[in-house]
Amino acid sequence: MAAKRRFQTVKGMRDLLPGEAGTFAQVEATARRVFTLYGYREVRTPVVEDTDLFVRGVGEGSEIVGKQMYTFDDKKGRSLTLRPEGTAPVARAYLQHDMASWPQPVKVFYMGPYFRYERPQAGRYRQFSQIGAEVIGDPGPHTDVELLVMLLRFLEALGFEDLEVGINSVGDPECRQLYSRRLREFLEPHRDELGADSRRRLETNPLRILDTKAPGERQLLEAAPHLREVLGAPAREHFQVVCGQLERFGVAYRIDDRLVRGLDYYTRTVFEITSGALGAQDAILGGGRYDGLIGELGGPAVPGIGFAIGEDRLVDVLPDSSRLRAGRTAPVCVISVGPAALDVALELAEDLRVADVAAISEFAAGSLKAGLRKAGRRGCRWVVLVGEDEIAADTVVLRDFESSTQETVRRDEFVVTVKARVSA
RNA sequence: GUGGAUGUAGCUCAACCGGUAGAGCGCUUGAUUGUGGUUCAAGUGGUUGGGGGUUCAAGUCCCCUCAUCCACCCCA
Repeated sequence: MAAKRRFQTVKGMRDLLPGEAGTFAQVEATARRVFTLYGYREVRTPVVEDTDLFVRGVGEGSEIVGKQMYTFDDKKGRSLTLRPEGTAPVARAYLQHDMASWPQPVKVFYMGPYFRYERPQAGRYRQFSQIGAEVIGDPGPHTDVELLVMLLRFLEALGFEDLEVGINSVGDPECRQLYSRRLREFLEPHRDELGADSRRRLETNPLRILDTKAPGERQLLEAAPHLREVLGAPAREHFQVVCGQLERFGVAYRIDDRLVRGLDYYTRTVFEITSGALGAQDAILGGGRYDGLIGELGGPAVPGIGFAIGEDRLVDVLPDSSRLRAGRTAPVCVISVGPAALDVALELAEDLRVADVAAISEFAAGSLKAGLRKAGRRGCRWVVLVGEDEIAADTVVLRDFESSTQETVRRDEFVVTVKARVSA
């Protein structure tokens, strides 16, 4: 009774068909170009890592580690996890390959699939693509600024305008502890006005209450102490330099007191860019400094900063100018008329490609008419026709769909002719 | 994990108060012998997501399940 089952993508995962995949490829090419301009180099880390890397790196208290990881045991009983984010793996690679012995700071970028087991929603998938970059080994604020300028440059290159980055400082661990205590003291009297989630966070991670969406809680928080008011001198100065330099470079930013990120490793500078066009999942990118992460993973006290762009969301709101035009495959279509021409058509198409002219071959056309129709539907502008007549005369017919004209050219000259027409 | 909406041909959708499915697009072919895009015509295509129940009869009502979408949550 094996019901015929239609296979489909698993929940929260999707196919990117040619049009969309092409757009993704363009976005990625732009990222490579711009990031390389800033001296970053690409790294590729495995999709699977030791589960503990994320528990230690991202933080046990984070939601990601708490409930969203694809974790499984391999055949030897090792606990492995599909990477839910990109920074911890890069930090791991930094330590594993002793990049501390490279010229500091190390600047890398990466792109690829990430996995989080969450309920799918607009702009949220269980497998999603991120484009990220990290600078490891420089504690100074100018690095933060350069990273942000690069980010904006990249978005500009994609045609985005008027993007504003939200920025904040979550301080060093000491200021954060102090602030957590203050916030807790402030909220404690209003305990019963808080939702269940926020009440729980009051104990575990008070900072996260700041980015609540509940209107009542938001109102309550307006009178709450500000994180930046309790920043220690080093963190405060760092933040001031960052803001000052951003201004100097004309980066549109907005200080957002409520901006706290969900990953435990962030310190000092944190930022994100959101888009109103995205629905509830409106963050298209986020990042920040993580001066304690490398140490947390067992390495020396090396500072770092980085960001991750949600490529799927970015593509969702991509300006039309950067969207790949759909339809067109190759400009030239080689059509064989009748079975006798198949061998020749195969050869002609290959001759074109050798000469660096993109060509698609149409072997299966039932009739010449059908072949031409297909060529048109594929978006080809030029058609090379061969049939018995052409073979006998040692010629081919070159037709231009745009002007609806055609010419007969000698077989030994057709590559040159086609190339000239196509590039004209 | 919680809530809401939806699930009919490859795609977008239709089918009144239950009477065993239809359109457009697409795809294939044809409109005389080797010439596309327009037009016209024909053809192709669905055990109405799956399972169970109520009924003489279910795409239409009820239950379960799966999936999709949206929100909470979380974050990219």
